[in-house]
Amino acid sequence: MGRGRVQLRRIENKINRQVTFSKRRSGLLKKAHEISVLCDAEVALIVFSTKGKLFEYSTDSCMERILERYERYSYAERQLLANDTETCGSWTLEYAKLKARIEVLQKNLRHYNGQDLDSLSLRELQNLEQQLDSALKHIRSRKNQLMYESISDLQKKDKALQEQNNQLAKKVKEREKEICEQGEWEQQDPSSLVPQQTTHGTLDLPSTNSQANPTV
Amino acid sequence: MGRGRVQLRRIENKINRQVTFSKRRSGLLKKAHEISVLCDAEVALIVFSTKGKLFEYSTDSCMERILERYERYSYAERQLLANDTETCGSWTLEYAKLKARIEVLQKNLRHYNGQDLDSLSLRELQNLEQQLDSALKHIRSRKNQLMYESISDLQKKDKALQEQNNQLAKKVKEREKEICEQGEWEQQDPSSLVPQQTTHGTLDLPSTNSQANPTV
DNA sequence: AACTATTGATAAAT
DNA sequence: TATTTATCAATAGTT
Repeated sequence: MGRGRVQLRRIENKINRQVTFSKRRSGLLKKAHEISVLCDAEVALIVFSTKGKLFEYSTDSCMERILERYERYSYAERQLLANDTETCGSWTLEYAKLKARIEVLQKNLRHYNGQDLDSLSLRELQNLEQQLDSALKHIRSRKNQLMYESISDLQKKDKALQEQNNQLAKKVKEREKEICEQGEWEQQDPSSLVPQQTTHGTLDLPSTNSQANPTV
Repeated sequence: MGRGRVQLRRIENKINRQVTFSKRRSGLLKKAHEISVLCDAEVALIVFSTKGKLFEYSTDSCMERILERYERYSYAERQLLANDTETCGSWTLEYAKLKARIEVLQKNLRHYNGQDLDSLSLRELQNLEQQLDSALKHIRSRKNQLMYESISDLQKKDKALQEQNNQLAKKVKEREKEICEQGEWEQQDPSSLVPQQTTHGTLDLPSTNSQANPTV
């Protein structure tokens, strides 16, 4: 664009460089905004001039959120700390960075908690609302899943216990029968006069369900 | 660019949006690189597509350094700590503490975002749900407040403009009347034949609504 | 900052 | 997705 092609190399003339920077910078910011709106993308653009002046653009003016998303995305490169070779000087820098980070995180958390909302614009509030809404859906879905699993487990346990119960009942019946038959054989013997109960159906088994005295 | 002008609004057709995103993305990255080289600037560009895919550019492929510079630029002003008295050893401790703190905060944030829920118990999920629910109520309440305020402001503005409008209409009518009367006085004078319009009702005020070409 | 000739970017078609 | 083409947009050099 413009008159004549441009070599892709640093513009040596200082004035020209500054003018071109100003023009292209506004073009770049514009295009960043356009793709953000047209294509529903989330864009963060940071430009430092040679002199160190900062220019930035971010979708919905929410730079920190985007940078955090980026950090999460590329957490593989998370810097493992504590190179012993590092000097004290760089530590103060690191420390400041972390402090700043914590402030940002805490602010975000407060927002997620519905606090400190006065500083937010309508648009930011809407974004927050959508995020929380979606988060709530996830949470409720996970909760339901856990509850279903829990119910399913309990049902299995219940079934197993009933099975056990039946088997024990069966065994008891058999035992009863045996005792009855023995009693017929020894009917003439007075010493065998033992008090007897007729028992029908299931028995209370202390080990399973029965609770002799359901007090309290 | 391309055939026909483009409205600056989200492209609703999904295919078109994706194609445009792909094209504009490469254009944007290219321009970011160009300004970086031509003007000796430091550029960081992060783009997340609708689907959450990441694209990035950074001068000298050194994203972290630029983001750090950014963080410093926007936050480091206030925490110029530099306690020369403190030893290196205590720094490492402080550093580790802060790191741990950040991890906790980030984990919380992820939970508030509905992510990483697998590690939570049913009870924790329920707490989270209640918190988010309450937060959402606050947020919606604040949003409503803002919207009501906005509506109220607009209504006031509207009223003022109508008032203004009426007064102007009145003035115009008076002016018309004057001209009519003048016309009667000077009926014999041929030079007084001025084209006249009858104007009724409201007037378009350039300072309010009209926007000639809302193109990109 | 404003202008304009020219190249560059890209929307639509293929 | 890649290529082509017709248009509009950005901007380099100039004033």
